[in-house]
Amino acid sequence: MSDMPSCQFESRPRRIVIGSGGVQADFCTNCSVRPTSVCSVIEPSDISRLAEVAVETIVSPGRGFIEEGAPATDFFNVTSGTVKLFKALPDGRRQITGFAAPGHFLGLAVSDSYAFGAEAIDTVRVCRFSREKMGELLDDFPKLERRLLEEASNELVAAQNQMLLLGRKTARERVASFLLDQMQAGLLPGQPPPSGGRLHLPMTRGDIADYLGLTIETVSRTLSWMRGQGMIEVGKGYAITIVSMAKLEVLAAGNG
Amino acid sequence: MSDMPSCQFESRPRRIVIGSGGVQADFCTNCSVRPTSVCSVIEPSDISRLAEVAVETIVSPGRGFIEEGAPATDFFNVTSGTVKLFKALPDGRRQITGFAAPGHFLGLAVSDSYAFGAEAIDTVRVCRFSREKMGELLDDFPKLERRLLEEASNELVAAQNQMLLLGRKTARERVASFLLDQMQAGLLPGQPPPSGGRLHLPMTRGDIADYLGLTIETVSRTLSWMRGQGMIEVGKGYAITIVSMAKLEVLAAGNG
DNA sequence: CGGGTTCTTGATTCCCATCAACAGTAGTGG
DNA sequence: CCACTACTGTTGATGGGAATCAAGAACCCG
Repeated sequence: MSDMPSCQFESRPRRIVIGSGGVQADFCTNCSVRPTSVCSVIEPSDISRLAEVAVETIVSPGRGFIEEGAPATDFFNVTSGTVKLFKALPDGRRQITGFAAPGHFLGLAVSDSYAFGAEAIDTVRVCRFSREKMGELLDDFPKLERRLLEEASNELVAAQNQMLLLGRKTARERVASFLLDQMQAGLLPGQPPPSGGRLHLPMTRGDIADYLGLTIETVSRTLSWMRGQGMIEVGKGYAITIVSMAKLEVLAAGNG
Repeated sequence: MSDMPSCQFESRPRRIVIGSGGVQADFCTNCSVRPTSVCSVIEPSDISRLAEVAVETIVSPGRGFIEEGAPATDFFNVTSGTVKLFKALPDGRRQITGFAAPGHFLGLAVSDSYAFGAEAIDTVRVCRFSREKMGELLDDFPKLERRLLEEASNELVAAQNQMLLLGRKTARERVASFLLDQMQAGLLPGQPPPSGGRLHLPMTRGDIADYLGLTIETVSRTLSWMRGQGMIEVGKGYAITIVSMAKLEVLAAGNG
């Protein structure tokens, strides 16, 4: 967790769609996250409208692409990789408010400036929409608005769960909840089914700590303790295997 | 904080609107929170549509009217009083996720069941809409949907701030942030301007503790310490006067 | 194989929770 | 009006869980 580098895009726009001729009409049609993202509500016949305003951008690991407090110019849709979203205090303390996986929509905010920062964990691809053009889309496709409301509601529920975790759970309960959430998240997006209880967490211990309101050391100790209890196995790199989901669930539900 | 009583409404529907004849057309028109609530986006000419589906309900202090996990049948709009929203763990630990003041819309959730509980702090009046009828309104008034998205976005920002508070701030920083937020909230809703730094907090120390992820004792001690520092004055009942906003702001920004 | 980052483990500290006692405050009924 | 009770808030003493400080170990990548 070195100081965050400049928060510019490492913007390699791979595909700036040009005319309306439908040259790139398959850009969105063939997008891997379309079925699960907000874009799914746009009819195939209108998909070119979407492709016209979307710009694909690649962000390399560790690079920030949204700076907290900066003017909110764009919306984003994650198409691959994992993003961490965070807020920070002046002295450097950092709280990760969430991880955004493929399909996740970023940038919902009424304000003119971003309320949080965003940084790529691994190599991330995002679809970028200018705020202005997004507004036009919303005017033309009411379904899109409803879908965004749905998205926001789900995030709100997640945020409330996280508040309960941060305010009232012990370190063990937090880590257990986190592992179970990650397990759950791994199931959804049509990914290769995570056979057994095998998890591949893209984020570091530091990220987990900043997400759970703990320190790196406490996260590490807690994982070691869980290993000792036969709840999990800690592999090399970022691999963790859940051995006893039941034990973790007891912990996560609130038994220190 | 005794055990929560049965979460039924103490439902005294004062006004069940009957026909479409506009008998009660002024019900919503004259509503005191209409200018600041989601209802403001409905044109005066369509206001009867709103009045038809709204049922006013009074909830007495300490009474719960949304039970976490119960089937989500209704939406609510707070018209007077203050509501606490919370989530709980099986063993009773409780996290208040927010306080809802007049104008606040409650019940946003995609799920079929409420993700949080709600309880009246003082005497509360709410407008109740059935989920079903709300859906019809959304279909007919796209503006309403956009307004709800706005509302949800704002709540999301507040939730992220609260996560930072709960995960990374010290007790003193939390209480300072809370007092400043309450000050801010008191300014908005066309209320009588809170002259000087005088606050009238409707919630108990226990509620504040459950909101800030602290204990009653720590909240009390911290307020006493702030009094000793000349930051605030603690009056009888629920009155607190902010003497030095500047000192509180330094604290809230992150200097333990 | 180095050099740097990340992770683990141990020793110690400290902030806040817990336990406990008491003081206000409010509501009730004699 | 004044006990009487119940609740809420304040303050003190003590303890514990996680942070901090510190040192290696493991891992990654060129």
